[in-house]
Amino acid sequence: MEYVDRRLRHEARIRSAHHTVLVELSEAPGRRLRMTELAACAQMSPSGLSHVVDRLQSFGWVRREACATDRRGQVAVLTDGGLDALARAEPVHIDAIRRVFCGRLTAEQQRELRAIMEALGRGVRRASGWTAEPAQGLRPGPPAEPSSVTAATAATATEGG
Amino acid sequence: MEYVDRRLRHEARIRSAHHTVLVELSEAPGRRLRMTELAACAQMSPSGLSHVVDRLQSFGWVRREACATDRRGQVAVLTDGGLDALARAEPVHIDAIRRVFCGRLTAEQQRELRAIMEALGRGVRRASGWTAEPAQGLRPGPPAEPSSVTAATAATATEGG
DNA sequence: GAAGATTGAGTACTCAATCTTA
DNA sequence: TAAGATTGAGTACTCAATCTTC
Repeated sequence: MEYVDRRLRHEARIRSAHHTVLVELSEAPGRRLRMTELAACAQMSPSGLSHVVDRLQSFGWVRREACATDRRGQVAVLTDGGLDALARAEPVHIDAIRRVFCGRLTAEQQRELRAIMEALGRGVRRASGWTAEPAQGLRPGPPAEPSSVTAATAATATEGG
Repeated sequence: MEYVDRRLRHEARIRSAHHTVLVELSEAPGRRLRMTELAACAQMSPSGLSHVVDRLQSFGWVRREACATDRRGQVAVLTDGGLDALARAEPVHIDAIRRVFCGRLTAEQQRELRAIMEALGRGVRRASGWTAEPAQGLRPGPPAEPSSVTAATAATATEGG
Protein backbone atom coordinates (compact mmCIF):
# COMPACT_ATOMS: atom_id res chain seq x y z
CA MET A 1 0.00 0.00 0.00
CA GLU A 2 1.50 3.24 -1.22
CA TYR A 3 -0.16 5.32 1.48
CA VAL A 4 1.01 3.07 4.29
CA ASP A 5 4.58 3.07 2.97
CA ARG A 6 4.61 6.84 2.81
CA ARG A 7 3.39 7.24 6.37
CA LEU A 8 5.95 4.72 7.61
CA ARG A 9 8.70 6.62 5.83
CA HIS A 10 7.70 10.06 7.02
CA GLU A 11 6.34 9.52 10.50
CA ALA A 12 8.14 6.39 11.63
CA ARG A 13 11.29 7.19 9.62
CA ILE A 14 11.57 3.68 8.31
CA ARG A 15 11.48 2.18 4.84
CA SER A 16 8.83 -0.35 3.98
CA ALA A 17 11.43 -2.98 3.11
CA HIS A 18 13.24 -2.45 6.41
CA HIS A 19 9.96 -2.63 8.31
CA THR A 20 9.01 -5.86 6.59
CA VAL A 21 12.28 -7.49 7.55
CA LEU A 22 11.94 -6.41 11.18
CA VAL A 23 8.40 -7.77 11.30
CA GLU A 24 9.41 -11.12 9.87
CA LEU A 25 12.27 -11.46 12.31
CA SER A 26 10.10 -10.43 15.25
CA GLU A 27 7.63 -13.17 14.40
CA ALA A 28 10.26 -15.84 13.90
CA PRO A 29 11.14 -18.23 16.72
CA GLY A 30 14.14 -16.85 18.60
CA ARG A 31 13.86 -13.66 16.55
CA ARG A 32 16.24 -15.24 14.05
CA LEU A 33 16.02 -16.49 10.50
CA ARG A 34 18.38 -17.82 7.85
CA MET A 35 19.02 -15.23 5.16
CA THR A 36 17.41 -17.41 2.50
CA GLU A 37 14.27 -17.97 4.53
CA LEU A 38 14.07 -14.31 5.44
CA ALA A 39 14.35 -13.37 1.78
CA ALA A 40 11.49 -15.72 0.94
CA CYS A 41 9.29 -14.40 3.78
CA ALA A 42 9.97 -10.79 2.89
CA GLN A 43 9.64 -11.45 -0.84
CA MET A 44 13.07 -10.09 -1.65
CA SER A 45 15.99 -11.26 -3.73
CA PRO A 46 19.05 -12.59 -1.86
CA SER A 47 21.15 -9.60 -2.87
CA GLY A 48 18.41 -7.15 -2.01
CA LEU A 49 18.06 -8.67 1.43
CA SER A 50 21.81 -8.62 1.92
CA HIS A 51 21.91 -4.88 1.28
CA VAL A 52 18.95 -4.28 3.58
CA VAL A 53 20.53 -6.31 6.36
CA ASP A 54 23.75 -4.32 5.88
CA ARG A 55 21.76 -1.17 6.54
CA LEU A 56 19.80 -2.58 9.48
CA GLN A 57 23.06 -3.82 10.96
CA SER A 58 24.54 -0.33 10.69
CA PHE A 59 21.57 0.90 12.73
CA GLY A 60 22.23 -1.81 15.30
CA TRP A 61 18.80 -3.31 14.70
CA VAL A 62 19.95 -6.64 13.32
CA ARG A 63 23.12 -8.67 13.63
CA ARG A 64 24.49 -11.51 11.60
CA GLU A 65 25.58 -14.83 13.07
CA ALA A 66 27.15 -17.87 11.48
CA CYS A 67 24.83 -20.81 10.95
CA ALA A 68 25.68 -23.77 13.18
CA THR A 69 24.62 -26.51 10.78
CA ASP A 70 25.73 -25.08 7.44
CA ARG A 71 28.94 -23.15 7.15
CA ARG A 72 27.70 -21.39 4.02
CA GLY A 73 24.77 -19.99 5.93
CA GLN A 74 24.20 -16.75 7.80
CA VAL A 75 21.50 -16.05 10.33
CA ALA A 76 19.93 -12.62 10.79
CA VAL A 77 19.06 -11.91 14.42
CA LEU A 78 16.80 -9.09 15.61
CA THR A 79 18.47 -7.10 18.40
CA ASP A 80 16.71 -5.45 21.33
CA GLY A 81 17.29 -2.13 19.61
CA GLY A 82 15.62 -3.51 16.51
CA LEU A 83 12.65 -4.64 18.53
CA ASP A 84 12.41 -1.16 20.05
CA ALA A 85 12.54 0.40 16.60
CA LEU A 86 9.77 -1.87 15.43
CA ALA A 87 7.68 -1.10 18.51
CA ARG A 88 8.07 2.61 17.76
CA ALA A 89 7.01 2.11 14.14
CA GLU A 90 4.00 -0.14 14.74
CA PRO A 91 1.60 2.55 15.99
CA VAL A 92 2.05 4.43 12.72
CA HIS A 93 1.69 1.25 10.72
CA ILE A 94 -1.47 0.21 12.52
CA ASP A 95 -2.95 3.68 12.32
CA ALA A 96 -2.28 3.95 8.60
CA ILE A 97 -3.97 0.63 7.91
CA ARG A 98 -6.80 1.51 10.26
CA ARG A 99 -7.50 4.78 8.46
CA VAL A 100 -7.86 2.96 5.18
CA PHE A 101 -9.97 0.06 6.38
CA CYS A 102 -11.70 1.25 9.52
CA GLY A 103 -15.43 1.51 9.08
CA ARG A 104 -15.17 1.37 5.30
CA LEU A 105 -15.95 -2.29 4.78
CA THR A 106 -18.89 -4.26 6.08
CA ALA A 107 -18.29 -7.66 7.63
CA GLU A 108 -19.66 -9.18 4.44
CA GLN A 109 -17.24 -7.13 2.33
CA GLN A 110 -14.36 -8.22 4.53
CA ARG A 111 -15.25 -11.85 3.92
CA GLU A 112 -15.58 -11.15 0.19
CA LEU A 113 -12.25 -9.34 0.12
CA ARG A 114 -10.53 -12.22 1.82
CA ALA A 115 -11.95 -14.70 -0.71
CA ILE A 116 -11.03 -12.42 -3.61
CA MET A 117 -7.50 -11.89 -2.36
CA GLU A 118 -7.01 -15.61 -1.94
CA ALA A 119 -8.25 -16.21 -5.48
CA LEU A 120 -5.96 -13.53 -6.91
CA GLY A 121 -3.09 -14.81 -4.82
CA ARG A 122 -3.57 -18.22 -6.42
CA GLY A 123 -3.53 -16.45 -9.78
CA VAL A 124 -0.19 -14.82 -9.07
CA ARG A 125 1.35 -17.99 -7.67
CA ARG A 126 0.21 -19.98 -10.67
CA ALA A 127 1.50 -17.32 -13.06
CA SER A 128 4.83 -17.14 -11.24
CA GLY A 129 5.16 -20.86 -10.90
CA TRP A 130 5.40 -20.67 -7.13
CA THR A 131 4.38 -23.68 -5.14
CA ALA A 132 6.58 -23.94 -2.09
CA GLU A 133 5.82 -22.28 1.21
CA PRO A 134 8.48 -19.79 2.37
CA ALA A 135 9.02 -21.41 5.76
CA GLN A 136 7.25 -23.58 8.27
CA GLY A 137 4.87 -22.19 10.84
CA LEU A 138 5.53 -18.48 10.41
CA ARG A 139 2.33 -17.34 8.72
CA PRO A 140 -0.49 -19.14 10.56
CA GLY A 141 -0.75 -16.69 13.42
CA PRO A 142 0.91 -13.41 14.43
CA PRO A 143 2.40 -14.20 17.86
CA ALA A 144 3.37 -10.65 18.77
CA GLU A 145 2.80 -7.97 16.17
CA PRO A 146 -0.48 -7.81 14.22
CA SER A 147 1.16 -6.61 11.06
CA SER A 148 -0.72 -8.45 8.36
CA VAL A 149 -3.60 -6.70 6.64
CA THR A 150 -6.09 -9.34 7.63
CA ALA A 151 -5.10 -9.19 11.29
CA ALA A 152 -5.20 -5.41 11.41
CA THR A 153 -8.51 -5.33 9.57
CA ALA A 154 -10.05 -7.82 11.93
CA ALA A 155 -8.74 -5.87 14.91
CA THR A 156 -9.99 -2.49 13.74
CA ALA A 157 -13.26 -3.79 12.40
CA THR A 158 -14.37 -5.02 15.78
CA GLU A 159 -13.56 -1.67 17.35
CA GLY A 160 -14.45 0.97 14.83
CA GLY A 161 -16.54 -0.59 12.12
CA MET B 1 0.99 -5.19 -8.43
CA GLU B 2 4.45 -6.57 -7.79
CA TYR B 3 4.02 -9.41 -10.25
CA VAL B 4 2.88 -7.11 -13.07
CA ASP B 5 5.78 -4.73 -12.44
CA ARG B 6 8.26 -7.56 -12.59
CA ARG B 7 6.93 -8.89 -15.86
CA LEU B 8 6.96 -5.40 -17.36
CA ARG B 9 10.57 -4.95 -16.28
CA HIS B 10 11.81 -8.31 -17.52
CA GLU B 11 9.79 -8.98 -20.64
CA ALA B 12 8.88 -5.52 -21.86
CA ARG B 13 12.12 -3.97 -20.56
CA ILE B 14 10.31 -1.02 -19.07
CA ARG B 15 9.95 0.29 -15.52
CA SER B 16 6.53 0.55 -13.98
CA ALA B 17 6.93 4.30 -13.41
CA HIS B 18 7.95 4.83 -17.03
CA HIS B 19 5.05 2.74 -18.25
CA THR B 20 2.59 4.70 -16.13
CA VAL B 21 3.78 8.00 -17.56
CA LEU B 22 3.51 6.72 -21.13
CA VAL B 23 -0.01 5.45 -20.48
CA GLU B 24 -1.14 8.77 -18.99
CA LEU B 25 0.28 10.70 -21.91
CA SER B 26 -1.24 8.33 -24.45
CA GLU B 27 -4.66 8.87 -22.93
CA ALA B 28 -4.33 12.64 -22.72
CA PRO B 29 -5.79 14.85 -25.47
CA GLY B 30 -3.04 15.63 -27.98
CA ARG B 31 -0.80 13.12 -26.16
CA ARG B 32 0.43 16.04 -24.05
CA LEU B 33 0.17 17.09 -20.42
CA ARG B 34 1.59 19.78 -18.18
CA MET B 35 4.25 18.39 -15.88
CA THR B 36 2.20 19.19 -12.80
CA GLU B 37 -0.90 17.45 -14.14
CA LEU B 38 1.12 14.48 -15.28
CA ALA B 39 2.67 14.19 -11.84
CA ALA B 40 -0.81 14.18 -10.29
CA CYS B 41 -2.14 11.58 -12.75
CA ALA B 42 0.86 9.32 -12.30
CA GLN B 43 0.93 9.85 -8.53
CA MET B 44 4.50 11.09 -8.51
CA SER B 45 6.32 13.98 -6.92
CA PRO B 46 7.37 16.84 -9.23
CA SER B 47 11.03 15.98 -8.89
CA GLY B 48 10.42 12.30 -9.39
CA LEU B 49 8.51 13.00 -12.57
CA SER B 50 11.22 15.35 -13.78
CA HIS B 51 13.82 12.60 -13.46
CA VAL B 52 11.56 10.09 -15.19
CA VAL B 53 10.88 12.48 -18.06
CA ASP B 54 14.64 13.08 -18.35
CA ARG B 55 15.06 9.36 -18.87
CA LEU B 56 12.13 8.99 -21.27
CA GLN B 57 13.43 11.94 -23.24
CA SER B 58 16.83 10.25 -23.53
CA PHE B 59 15.02 7.27 -25.06
CA GLY B 60 13.26 9.60 -27.49
CA TRP B 61 9.87 8.56 -26.11
CA VAL B 62 8.86 11.94 -24.72
CA ARG B 63 9.84 15.49 -25.48
CA ARG B 64 9.41 18.70 -23.53
CA GLU B 65 7.81 21.82 -24.90
CA ALA B 66 7.33 25.24 -23.40
CA CYS B 67 3.83 26.01 -22.18
CA ALA B 68 2.11 28.66 -24.29
CA THR B 69 0.08 30.24 -21.52
CA ASP B 70 2.47 30.06 -18.58
CA ARG B 71 6.14 30.69 -19.05
CA ARG B 72 6.96 28.75 -15.91
CA GLY B 73 5.31 25.68 -17.36
CA GLN B 74 6.60 22.73 -19.31
CA VAL B 75 4.55 20.28 -21.34
CA ALA B 76 5.50 16.64 -21.77
CA VAL B 77 4.60 15.28 -25.20
CA LEU B 78 4.50 11.61 -26.17
CA THR B 79 6.46 11.00 -29.37
CA ASP B 80 5.65 8.42 -32.04
CA GLY B 81 8.55 6.40 -30.74
CA GLY B 82 7.04 6.55 -27.28
CA LEU B 83 3.72 5.35 -28.59
CA ASP B 84 5.48 2.46 -30.31
CA ALA B 85 7.28 1.57 -27.10
CA LEU B 86 3.99 1.59 -25.24
CA ALA B 87 2.35 -0.55 -27.92
CA ARG B 88 5.18 -3.06 -27.55
CA ALA B 89 4.79 -3.13 -23.78
CA GLU B 90 1.01 -3.41 -23.63
CA PRO B 91 0.72 -7.09 -24.60
CA VAL B 92 2.91 -8.02 -21.63
CA HIS B 93 0.97 -5.71 -19.36
CA ILE B 94 -2.39 -7.08 -20.44
CA ASP B 95 -1.20 -10.65 -20.24
CA ALA B 96 0.20 -10.19 -16.75
CA ILE B 97 -3.06 -8.73 -15.49
CA ARG B 98 -5.03 -11.38 -17.31
CA ARG B 99 -3.09 -14.19 -15.70
CA VAL B 100 -3.91 -12.84 -12.27
CA PHE B 101 -7.57 -12.10 -12.86
CA CYS B 102 -8.66 -14.36 -15.68
CA GLY B 103 -11.17 -16.94 -14.58
CA ARG B 104 -10.36 -16.41 -10.91
CA LEU B 105 -13.22 -14.12 -9.98
CA THR B 106 -16.92 -14.60 -10.55
CA ALA B 107 -18.96 -11.73 -11.94
CA GLU B 108 -20.35 -11.22 -8.45
CA GLN B 109 -16.83 -11.07 -7.01
CA GLN B 110 -15.79 -8.54 -9.63
CA ARG B 111 -18.68 -6.29 -8.63
CA GLU B 112 -17.77 -6.77 -4.96
CA LEU B 113 -14.12 -6.01 -5.65
CA ARG B 114 -15.03 -2.84 -7.42
CA ALA B 115 -17.18 -1.68 -4.51
CA ILE B 116 -14.48 -2.61 -2.01
CA MET B 117 -11.76 -0.83 -3.96
CA GLU B 118 -13.86 2.28 -4.19
CA ALA B 119 -14.50 2.20 -0.45
CA LEU B 120 -10.81 1.73 0.32
CA GLY B 121 -9.91 4.43 -2.19
CA ARG B 122 -12.17 6.82 -0.30
CA GLY B 123 -10.37 5.77 2.88
CA VAL B 124 -6.97 6.61 1.42
CA ARG B 125 -8.15 9.91 -0.02
CA ARG B 126 -9.72 10.93 3.26
CA ALA B 127 -6.61 9.90 5.18
CA SER B 128 -4.37 11.79 2.76
CA GLY B 129 -6.59 14.83 2.65
CA TRP B 130 -7.04 14.52 -1.08
CA THR B 131 -10.13 16.03 -2.57
CA ALA B 132 -9.28 17.46 -5.96
CA GLU B 133 -9.36 15.43 -9.14
CA PRO B 134 -5.99 15.24 -10.93
CA ALA B 135 -7.25 16.63 -14.25
CA GLN B 136 -10.47 16.98 -16.21
CA GLY B 137 -11.77 14.27 -18.47
CA LEU B 138 -8.81 11.91 -18.47
CA ARG B 139 -10.14 9.09 -16.34
CA PRO B 140 -13.71 8.51 -17.59
CA GLY B 141 -12.81 6.19 -20.42
CA PRO B 142 -9.67 4.65 -21.93
CA PRO B 143 -9.64 5.96 -25.54
CA ALA B 144 -6.86 3.75 -26.82
CA GLU B 145 -5.11 1.54 -24.29
CA PRO B 146 -7.11 -0.53 -21.79
CA SER B 147 -4.48 -0.17 -19.10
CA SER B 148 -6.53 0.22 -15.96
CA VAL B 149 -7.24 -2.82 -13.85
CA THR B 150 -10.98 -2.47 -14.15
CA ALA B 151 -10.87 -2.18 -17.93
CA ALA B 152 -8.54 -5.14 -18.30
CA THR B 153 -10.57 -7.18 -15.87
CA ALA B 154 -13.78 -6.46 -17.71
CA ALA B 155 -12.13 -7.29 -21.02
CA THR B 156 -10.66 -10.59 -19.88
CA ALA B 157 -13.68 -11.60 -17.87
CA THR B 158 -15.92 -11.60 -20.90
CA GLU B 159 -13.42 -13.66 -22.86
CA GLY B 160 -11.86 -16.07 -20.44
CA GLY B 161 -13.89 -16.19 -17.28
C1' DG C 1 5.78 35.26 -1.36
C1' DA C 2 3.78 31.25 -3.95
C1' DA C 3 3.68 28.08 -7.97
C1' DG C 4 5.98 25.33 -11.70
C1' DA C 5 9.79 22.90 -12.51
C1' DT C 6 14.64 21.33 -12.17
C1' DT C 7 19.06 19.91 -9.87
C1' DG C 8 22.17 17.43 -6.88
C1' DA C 9 23.13 14.54 -2.93
C1' DG C 10 22.07 10.64 -0.50
C1' DT C 11 20.04 6.34 -0.34
C1' DA C 12 17.88 2.16 -2.21
C1' DC C 13 16.88 -1.41 -5.72
C1' DT C 14 18.35 -4.77 -9.50
C1' DC C 15 21.33 -7.51 -11.99
C1' DA C 16 25.47 -10.03 -13.06
C1' DA C 17 29.69 -11.63 -11.21
C1' DT C 18 32.08 -13.72 -7.41
C1' DC C 19 33.39 -16.39 -3.40
C1' DT C 20 32.86 -20.26 -0.16
C1' DT C 21 30.98 -24.53 1.22
C1' DA C 22 27.81 -28.62 0.33
C1' DT D 1 28.02 -28.54 -10.09
C1' DA D 2 24.68 -26.37 -7.14
C1' DA D 3 23.35 -23.63 -3.01
C1' DG D 4 23.98 -19.72 0.29
C1' DA D 5 25.36 -15.35 0.48
C1' DT D 6 27.86 -11.07 -0.72
C1' DT D 7 29.79 -7.33 -3.75
C1' DG D 8 29.94 -3.67 -7.16
C1' DA D 9 28.02 -1.16 -11.00
C1' DG D 10 24.27 0.96 -12.88
C1' DT D 11 19.97 2.93 -12.34
C1' DA D 12 16.04 4.89 -9.83
C1' DC D 13 13.70 7.20 -5.94
C1' DT D 14 13.35 10.97 -2.27
C1' DC D 15 14.31 15.13 -0.17
C1' DA D 16 15.97 19.79 0.26
C1' DA D 17 17.70 23.59 -2.24
C1' DT D 18 17.37 26.48 -6.23
C1' DC D 19 15.81 29.11 -10.19
C1' DT D 20 12.28 31.43 -12.91
C1' DT D 21 7.84 33.33 -13.43
C1' DC D 22 3.27 34.43 -11.54
